[in-house]
Amino acid sequence: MGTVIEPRLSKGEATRERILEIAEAAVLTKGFGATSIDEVIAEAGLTKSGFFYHFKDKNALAREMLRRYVATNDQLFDDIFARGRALSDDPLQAFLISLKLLAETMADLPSGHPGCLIASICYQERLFDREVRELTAQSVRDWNARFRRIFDGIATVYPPCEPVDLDDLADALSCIVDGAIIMSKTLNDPKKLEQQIMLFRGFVKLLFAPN
Amino acid sequence: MGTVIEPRLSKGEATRERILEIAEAAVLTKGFGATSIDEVIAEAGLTKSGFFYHFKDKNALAREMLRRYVATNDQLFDDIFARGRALSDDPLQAFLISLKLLAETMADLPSGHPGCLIASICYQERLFDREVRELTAQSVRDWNARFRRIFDGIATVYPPCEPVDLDDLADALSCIVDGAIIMSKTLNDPKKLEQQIMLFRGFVKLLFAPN
DNA sequence: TCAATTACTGTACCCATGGTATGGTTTTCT
DNA sequence: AGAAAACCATACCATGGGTACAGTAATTGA
Repeated sequence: MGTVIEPRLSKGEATRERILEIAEAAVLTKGFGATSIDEVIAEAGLTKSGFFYHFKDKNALAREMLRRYVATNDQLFDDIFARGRALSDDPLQAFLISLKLLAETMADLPSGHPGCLIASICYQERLFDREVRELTAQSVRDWNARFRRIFDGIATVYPPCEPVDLDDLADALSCIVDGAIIMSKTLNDPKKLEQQIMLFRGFVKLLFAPN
Repeated sequence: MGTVIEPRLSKGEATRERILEIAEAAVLTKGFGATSIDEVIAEAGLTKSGFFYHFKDKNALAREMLRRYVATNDQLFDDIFARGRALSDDPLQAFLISLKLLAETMADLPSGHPGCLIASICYQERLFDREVRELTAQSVRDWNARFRRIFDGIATVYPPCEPVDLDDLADALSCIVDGAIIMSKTLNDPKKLEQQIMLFRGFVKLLFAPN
C-alpha cells in the first residue's frame, strides 16, 4: 500500500515526464493555446531544441499529455473500484464504498483538483487534431462503459425503485465530477467536488437500496 | 411568445454586439488565448483600429463577453422558472416543469449547446484579471443561490425522504449542466445534456415527491 | 440642415512568442 | 571506445497583441 513500483526511467524518459507534468499544470490553468513552449522549457530547465527533440510539435505534446492523463485516471479508477469490490461482495455496497473512496481521494488533493484535461481540451477543440479529439471521446466512452457495467451489476440484484436509464446514470458520474471540478475551481472551494460525489452517492443509494 | 423586444441599437452598439458574438463563438471552440483579434475583426468586417475603438484591450473584450453571457443566462433562467411557476402553484411541480422546459430548450439548440463561457474561463484562469474571475465566481454563486431558494420552497412543503444538504443539491444543477455540456461536446452527442437534466429531474422527484 | 459626435479606416511601428531548421556537442549506455 | 541518445546554440520567420496618430465617413441630435 502506498508504494508504487516506478519502472526505472532513462534520462530521456525522465525529461519527457517532467515536460509533460509541467505542461499539464500550465494547460489546466491557462489553456493549451496560451501555454508557451518557452515557459515550459524554462521551468523544465532545457532549451527549445531539447524540447523539439522530444516532441515534434505542440500537437505531439498534447497527444502525449492526454495519453498520460488518461492512463493515470484509468489506473485510479481501477484501484478505487477494485478496493470497493475487495471490501464488499455486494455490488451496491462495493460501489458505494468506491464512491466514498473517490470522494476522499478528491478531498485529499492538497490544493483541490487541478482540473480535467478532457474538459480543457473540449473547450479548445479547434486547436487539436483529429487524433487528440478522438482520444478524448474514446476515453469518455470507456469511462461511461465502465460505470455502466457496474450499474448493470447492481440493477440485477437491486431493481431500481424508479425506472431509470442506466446509460444516463453511468454518464452522470463523469458529468458531475467534471461539473464539480469547474465549480470548485471557479469558486475556489475544493470541497464542492467531494460534496457532489457524495450527493450522487446518496442518489444511487436512494435509487437502488431496498426500502 | 417568441417576440422579443429588442431595444434599438445604435450602430456602434450593433458592432459591439457583433464582435462579442463572434468572439464568444471563437473562444468557446479555441479558447481565449488562442482567439486572435485579427480573426475576430476579419469575420466582423472591421479593422484593428475599429476593434480597439470599442475595447481598450483583450481583457475588456473578455469582461464584456462575460457580462453578456451572464445576462443572457440570467434572462433564460428568469423566463423558465417564471413559466414553471405560472403553470403550477405547487413549488415542486413548478420546478419539475421548469426543468423539463430547460431540457427542451437545450435539446432545441440547433447544433447542441455551444459551451459554457464560465467553464471555458475556468480552464484558462491565468489569462484573466481579477475582475473577470470575480465575475465568474459571483455568477455561479448567484445561480446556486437561486436554485437553493427554490429547493427551500420545495422542502418546506415536501420534506425530503432522505436527509440532504440543500446547498449541495442546488450546486448539483449547475454541475450537471456544465458536465453534460462537456460530455455532449466531447462525444459530439447533443442529447447528453437533455438526458442529464431529465435524470436530475428524476432524482428531485424521487427525493421530494410523496410516496 | 448643419455641426458635433460617433464610428470608424489606414499606416506605421514595436516587441514577444510559436515554430522551424540545422549543425554541433555532450551524456549515457553497452 | 564507440554508437546512439540527449541535448545546446544560433539564426530566422510569421503571427499576434498593442500603441500612436492622422484622417474620414456616417449618425444623430438640436
